[in-house]
Amino acid sequence: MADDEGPVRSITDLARIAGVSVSTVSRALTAKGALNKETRRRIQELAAKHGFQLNVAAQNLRLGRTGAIAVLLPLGHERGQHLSDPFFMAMLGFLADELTERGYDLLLSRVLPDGDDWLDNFIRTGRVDGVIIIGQSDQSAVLDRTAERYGPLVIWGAHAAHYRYLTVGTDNQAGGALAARHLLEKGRDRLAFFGNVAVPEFAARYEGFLSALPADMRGKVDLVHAHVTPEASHRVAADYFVAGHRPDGIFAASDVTAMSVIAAAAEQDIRVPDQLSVVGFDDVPLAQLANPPLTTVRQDIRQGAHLLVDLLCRRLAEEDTASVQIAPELVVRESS
Amino acid sequence: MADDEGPVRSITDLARIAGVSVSTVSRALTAKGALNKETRRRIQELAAKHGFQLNVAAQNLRLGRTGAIAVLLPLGHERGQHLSDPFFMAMLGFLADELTERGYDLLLSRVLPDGDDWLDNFIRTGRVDGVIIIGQSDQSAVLDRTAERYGPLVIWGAHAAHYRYLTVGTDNQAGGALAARHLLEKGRDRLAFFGNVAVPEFAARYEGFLSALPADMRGKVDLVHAHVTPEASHRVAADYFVAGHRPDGIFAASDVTAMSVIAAAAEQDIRVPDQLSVVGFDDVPLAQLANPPLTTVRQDIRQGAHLLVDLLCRRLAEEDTASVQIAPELVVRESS
DNA sequence: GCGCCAAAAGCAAACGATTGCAATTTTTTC
DNA sequence: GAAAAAATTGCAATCGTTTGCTTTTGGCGC
Repeated sequence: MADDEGPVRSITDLARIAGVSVSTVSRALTAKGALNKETRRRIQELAAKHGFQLNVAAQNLRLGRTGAIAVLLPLGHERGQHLSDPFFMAMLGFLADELTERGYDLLLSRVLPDGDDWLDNFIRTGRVDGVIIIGQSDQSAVLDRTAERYGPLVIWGAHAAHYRYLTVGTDNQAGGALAARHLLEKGRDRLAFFGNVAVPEFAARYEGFLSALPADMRGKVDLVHAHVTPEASHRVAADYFVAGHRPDGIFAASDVTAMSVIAAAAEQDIRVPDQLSVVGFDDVPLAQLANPPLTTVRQDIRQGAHLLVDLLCRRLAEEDTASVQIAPELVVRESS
Repeated sequence: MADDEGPVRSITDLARIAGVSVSTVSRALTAKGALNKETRRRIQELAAKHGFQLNVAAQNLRLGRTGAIAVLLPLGHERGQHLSDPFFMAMLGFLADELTERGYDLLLSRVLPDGDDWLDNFIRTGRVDGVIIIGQSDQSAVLDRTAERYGPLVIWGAHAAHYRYLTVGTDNQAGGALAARHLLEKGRDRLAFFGNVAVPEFAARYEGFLSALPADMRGKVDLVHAHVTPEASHRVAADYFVAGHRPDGIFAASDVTAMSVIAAAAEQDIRVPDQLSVVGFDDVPLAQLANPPLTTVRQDIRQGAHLLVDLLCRRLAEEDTASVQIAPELVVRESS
């Protein structure tokens, strides 16, 4: 063929080669608008032959959208290795899949919340069509304020009645209660909770845990402030045991913390589960490989990701939406 | 002030309010071109007051770039939970930081390589300025072909002399050798390697492992084909022990596999490290919390991420570049 | 007070697509 | 076979910026 008129970079080039106008090419390639079938086929073929694809940026500019959704990880409490948390990783993977499926790009960003307007600033850059935030950290107030004005915003995390923003999350209270009942069944009565209750999710787990306990035990639960990084939580757990505490049942706010507790316990020759039952939260993939394999409260991350994206798309379509809680499930293994 | 002439969406709006032309506003906000200091200050102030930020999409369109870098995770071998691998997570986190710092967005995508042109197709969409691929999987040929024509492409993974693409990666052979020497020092002589040697990185680890062994041991190393997901590798390890194999030293291709091995060993009452030394690879954050804490070959992920981004930027600036190998480091804990 | 020059600001054409409307061609109808 | 209706395609404005070039402004020397 004598079509070789240089590289095909734009719809204009293709139009020239095909001998039609740019509008025709546009319509042929986007499958929108009325167009002769034969013409459409011909142009699509030509495009394929020259390996031409529409420039997404230009398309988005024209359509007044970006085609991307931001996934933000606010590192409010823990500036450290938040992102290495296996839970986030799994969530991110599923989100990537869900978003890709719906034709959105996933823009990843960790943010160190400073001041009150990190979120507004981010949104104002207009780089994305919507925002998913994983974990509200200590930024509840900021989220509330932004959600007032900005629709396409969904948060993974604990829900509370007074929040004005949309959340998807595990029913942390129910999860905590599951853990409590399990430990009670195992005959444990000297209990401790490991976690940072400044994080709303963890606070809810703690609350649910307490609420499922008989009244006379509630007051006697040790509340140990453990951070989420492996290093930090291990240190806290080690100190705790060294100080002579010997609970027989521990509920940890996350699997990572639970594994830290088990590691620290092992160092003091406290046998799990003989002398101490440990229950985690999350059921990260590695939980089953822990030694002993971890009893934990499972969060359905895949479904969580699905719901987050689904809700966000509803928001983008300006449909009605409501926060969702996912029922957790107790996975009994050998650490309890 | 009587500036309130509706919302400020574009440079045009701001120009109207400021009583100047759009070019002036553009120059004021991008700090390029000659402009009166006072004017620039005034316009910047006005922009701040109205919360105006340049539309990045339009800017990028005009500048012929996208401002985004893709991070691709090809799931060639293991269609399963690749993304939940803690190693990827950590890498991704550091990449996010490095790219953000240089003003790039990070576009995340997992790809299931099908056929030969998934990468070309992706690049042709023109959504990004450059591509970072984490793990070459079994796509070495595809990468080679694409790298011929497409510059801004950097791969995390094993390097081989005949690759035409640019890699950053741990010196896997050296890492394997470290593991071998360590096991020898511990007096182990019935050795096994757990990993999928179809993955080039793992093959290199295995090779390095063998090469550091005395000639008479080399032939006797069990090569066990273990997948990377926790479930799969645990199953393989369990079968292996149940079948009666009793090595006294195991080198696992990843920490996840190592933890699976330890878990499976525990089920058969094989004591680690008394009867069996286990060495992993990666040093993921959870490795220190394993029970017993994992001896492993550490990859410097942060530096890896830094180098990947650095090399990519060099490529974008059309500077000279060469593949880099990072020296691994043995971290001795209690599993060996 | 005039001309010259540099500095400052504006004009208008891109970047690569979409789309309402108009123009053209084809089909239908009588 | 002509007019009306329907189908197909083209024209040109538009999305929000950037930037080469031109125009305006104001300061300066003489």
